[in-house]
Amino acid sequence: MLKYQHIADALEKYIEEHELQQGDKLPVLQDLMNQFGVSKSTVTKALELLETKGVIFQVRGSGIFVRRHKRKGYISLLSTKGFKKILEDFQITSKVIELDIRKPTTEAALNLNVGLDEDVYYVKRIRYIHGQSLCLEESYFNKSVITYLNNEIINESIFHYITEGLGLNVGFTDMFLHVDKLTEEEADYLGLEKGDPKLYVESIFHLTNGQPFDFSKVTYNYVQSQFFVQAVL
Amino acid sequence: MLKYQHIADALEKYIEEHELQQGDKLPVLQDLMNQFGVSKSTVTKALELLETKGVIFQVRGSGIFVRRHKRKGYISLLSTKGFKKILEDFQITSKVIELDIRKPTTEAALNLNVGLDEDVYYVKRIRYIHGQSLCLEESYFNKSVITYLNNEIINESIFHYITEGLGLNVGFTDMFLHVDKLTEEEADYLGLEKGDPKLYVESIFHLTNGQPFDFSKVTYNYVQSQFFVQAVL
DNA sequence: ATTATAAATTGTACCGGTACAATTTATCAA
DNA sequence: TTGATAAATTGTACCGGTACAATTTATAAT
Repeated sequence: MLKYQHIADALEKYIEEHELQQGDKLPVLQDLMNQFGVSKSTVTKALELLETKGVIFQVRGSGIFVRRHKRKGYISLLSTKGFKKILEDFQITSKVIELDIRKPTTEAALNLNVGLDEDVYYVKRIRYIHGQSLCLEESYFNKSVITYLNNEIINESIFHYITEGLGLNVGFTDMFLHVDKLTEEEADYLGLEKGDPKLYVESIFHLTNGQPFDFSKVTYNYVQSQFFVQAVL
Repeated sequence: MLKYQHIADALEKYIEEHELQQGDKLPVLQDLMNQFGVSKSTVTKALELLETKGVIFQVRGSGIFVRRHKRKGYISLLSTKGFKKILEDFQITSKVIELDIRKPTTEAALNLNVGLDEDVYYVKRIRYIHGQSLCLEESYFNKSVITYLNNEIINESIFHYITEGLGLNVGFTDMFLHVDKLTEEEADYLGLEKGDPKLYVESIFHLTNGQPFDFSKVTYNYVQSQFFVQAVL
């Protein structure tokens, strides 16, 4: 058995058995080296594996933390090319339907890890690709992280604003996908029929330090929903 | 700019610009070290990145090869947990509807990289999860690789048979997903209504040396289609 | 020619090290 | 207490090396 594989397995097992939660700290690199009696690069390789699998995230100067979502029964995938970049490849335009500051829904509060009485930015918009309706999107931004938003910023690039304008570092994202039927309202927005297929995606975006800042729910037009997956068995 | 990042970018750019195809050989590690004037581990790191992104695959003792599918406009994802393993987590049963040796369709021949007159195994089956219909699956196996198949093997685990029984090494898999509406025939098999949503998945399974051996088309019941994606921006 | 065996090629695992960047903690000044 | 500054902590990039496993190529034997 490979050493790095063994270490990765052991750590994953440890996380499960001790029911560690998102953000819990694991032993530092040096400790892991001693504990397993291997060199730094071997531990690093094990950690890289776990990071790719989405089991942990590492913060330079701070430590190694558990990444663990609560939902069960989901097939685990990894997006290799940033969604941001993917969308940039196409010609995406968007129309903002709503933009205001409000209290989050319990669902949004839970996923953003904020209180129900805290202010968040709410954005509802339709996105178009080559003029065709691509999706209907609702986003909640943690106002204590994204301190200011306006229509212009949203129509440019929110992520560009977050990284360049606010100087924040975007890290990992958890996404939950499922296929379902369009409601009447969704169908209206997308110009389809009620009951037609949709791809529904919930995303939770985090900074590199693990802080969630954006919870979004997106309903995709099925005609546009094409994915390519590279599976590693 | 990080060295390994630069190398990865340069190689990816090279592949695109020179329109290299699936299976084309890249310079060996030693050459890349010299060419970029870096150590072995730096090149290795760049290659790991590209392998994770699905741009290349490496074969020990043989070389570094291009992995490049022809289809455009697909969003790229990576399955972190093997699909095999995922399915093992649930209680999956299956009923074989058809199993025979036949000539491949042009589509299957193309994806399996075999001639139209070569024999392939064709398997059609329904899979159930906890007794509920999960999906309708059609598979084509390259008979020159998978030399023998029968009902029993299929009902056990094909992948177990391939790795243990035949001693083959399963490598990477390309998968193409999209959302669509069920045809009447599919709806019948899955016990749903015509026009209901479906998740349609085409997969091409390869050995570690890049040889494709299984082309399969799967229509998933939308009620069961839940995915979790870890995005890295 | 065919087949077995040996040698060369080529990627992978792992070590131990240096330098450094980001974060956290300790320290000091106002 | 607050805020700035320095020091310690901790992960990341990169080097150069050894050993080895899988594959391919060369060589010898039949």
